[in-house]
Amino acid sequence: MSERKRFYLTTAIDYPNSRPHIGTAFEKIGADVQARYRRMEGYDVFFLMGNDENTVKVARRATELGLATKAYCDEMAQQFQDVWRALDISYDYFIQTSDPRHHEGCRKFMQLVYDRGYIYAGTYRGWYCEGCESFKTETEIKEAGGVCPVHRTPPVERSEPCYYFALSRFQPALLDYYERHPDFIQPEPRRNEVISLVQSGLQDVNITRIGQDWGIRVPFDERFTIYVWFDALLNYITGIGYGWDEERFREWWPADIHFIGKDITRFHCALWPAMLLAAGLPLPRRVFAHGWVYIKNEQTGAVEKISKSLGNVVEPMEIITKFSSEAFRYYFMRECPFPGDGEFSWSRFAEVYNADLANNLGNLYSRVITLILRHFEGHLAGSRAWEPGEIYEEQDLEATVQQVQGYIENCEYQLALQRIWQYILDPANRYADRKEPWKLVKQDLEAAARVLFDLVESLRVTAILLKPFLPRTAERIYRSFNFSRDWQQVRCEDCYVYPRPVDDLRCLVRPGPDGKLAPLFPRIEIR
RNA sequence: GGCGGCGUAGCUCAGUGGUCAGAGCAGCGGCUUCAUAAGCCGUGGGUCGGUGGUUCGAAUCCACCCGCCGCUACCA
Repeated sequence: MSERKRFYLTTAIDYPNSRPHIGTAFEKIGADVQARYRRMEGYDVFFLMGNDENTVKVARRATELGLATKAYCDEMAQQFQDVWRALDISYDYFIQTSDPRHHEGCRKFMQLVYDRGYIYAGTYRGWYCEGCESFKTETEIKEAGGVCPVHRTPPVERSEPCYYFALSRFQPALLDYYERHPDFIQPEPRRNEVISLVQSGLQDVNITRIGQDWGIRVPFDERFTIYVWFDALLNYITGIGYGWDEERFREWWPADIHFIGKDITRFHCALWPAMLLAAGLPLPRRVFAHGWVYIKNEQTGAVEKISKSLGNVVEPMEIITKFSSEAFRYYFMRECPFPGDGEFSWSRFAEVYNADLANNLGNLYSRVITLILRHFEGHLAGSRAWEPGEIYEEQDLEATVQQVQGYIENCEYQLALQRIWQYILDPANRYADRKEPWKLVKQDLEAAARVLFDLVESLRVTAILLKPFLPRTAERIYRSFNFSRDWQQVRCEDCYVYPRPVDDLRCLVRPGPDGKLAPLFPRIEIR
């Protein structure tokens, strides 16, 4: 047996000062689709997520609530994971950067980079806000009109000892890497931004803070803690064993994709690779920067940034409990292009849900199964010898499936879903209307059975292609029949290389007490 | 300020020199009733942001203008 292909993917780690919102969830769902797709296609997958806990803000928030910082972090980590589990995010490990193993990995890494001569002592001079107990950037202060944007007080110029990471020395190496790996930064606009940024010149960055209790101690100078980005980025290697299980680390590194928000592209595409180069480690293969989810205000029609102060925060749990995690996942993957920005509104949500999930997919499922149960008692006799018939004769199913796969691999999820509806489900509904099996059944039972067999075939293909997107619905559709291939073993190729059945096709579901089949997606009645 | 992107039917967008400018959703009309009042068929005259130019011919290339947006070093 040849060694199985590995696939290591990560999402950004989140600040736990507030609960995750739908924008955060968007990223995790997009990553989850990729993880599920790769597993389905035979990869050994490791999917890392986590929280970014070593910041002053987190320590301050804990103090406000009268909690020990670590206890607060653990509590928030639970809350985050509750949401991720409710959304069926299939992560393999959830890292907390307050974990001692992460601390050890960071210290080891920093010592290594220090020993290799890329970290040096210096002085940091900047604008300090007493209220925030932190430095503010020039632009932050300029935008606020010369004061701290939070406290509205003028900052004081302050200097303190620190350690710098020699980022500037990596400019040529970074540009060379971008040149030789055109797919490293995606999508394209982000790549161009990073290249122009790096071309414009890099400054060394201060990677330490002095006099803080919460955080990771600098190994070669215990007065200091490691400053956020240097620490946070390292989760991608400490999460798979760096510093505590070297064998495991070597098994998974480098990452195949880092999924991040577009706002933190530069850290992942410039600082992070430079850090790895400084440590002599391989660089990740791909960084994918997704877009933002905005809220469309139903009254004004205005598109707003998600913000607490605007009061427009939509809780993921609200969508999940009102509808389902499947509907949540579908809306964001279909309606918000992953590489670009998208919008959320309840009315749009209802529209998309009804049109695609209830009326199209769900209704097809219901009408096909009902006919098979009513006229064939759920058993299409003799069908074990049949081949899928003319339902796809007007298209090349293999080409369609491969197109969908290509879109998924490029993280163009909205295009993948669009294809599935346009090339599989819509033709199936049209085929049903053209053949009218509900009439045929009165004249030619076998002909009707053949039509229904083909319609089931389109449901089988749909279930397989939707497996990464709607894991529960896909499984429910698939397990409604006695297909020969086990659901766990199913892969995209099975769509067009028809797995030989050992038995006639049978429906395994039955109507409820009301005589009706339980709908996949009950319609949302508007008003 | 600099660099880059965008502005196409009510909504979301595809279309980058050449048949009458397209798709999905919504809307409207019809057919149908197996199905979740679902489905199918038909229906889109929208200054392709504006002006000027290149060309036999531009939504598609160039210039300028208007409007929106991104990046310009530590916010998902």
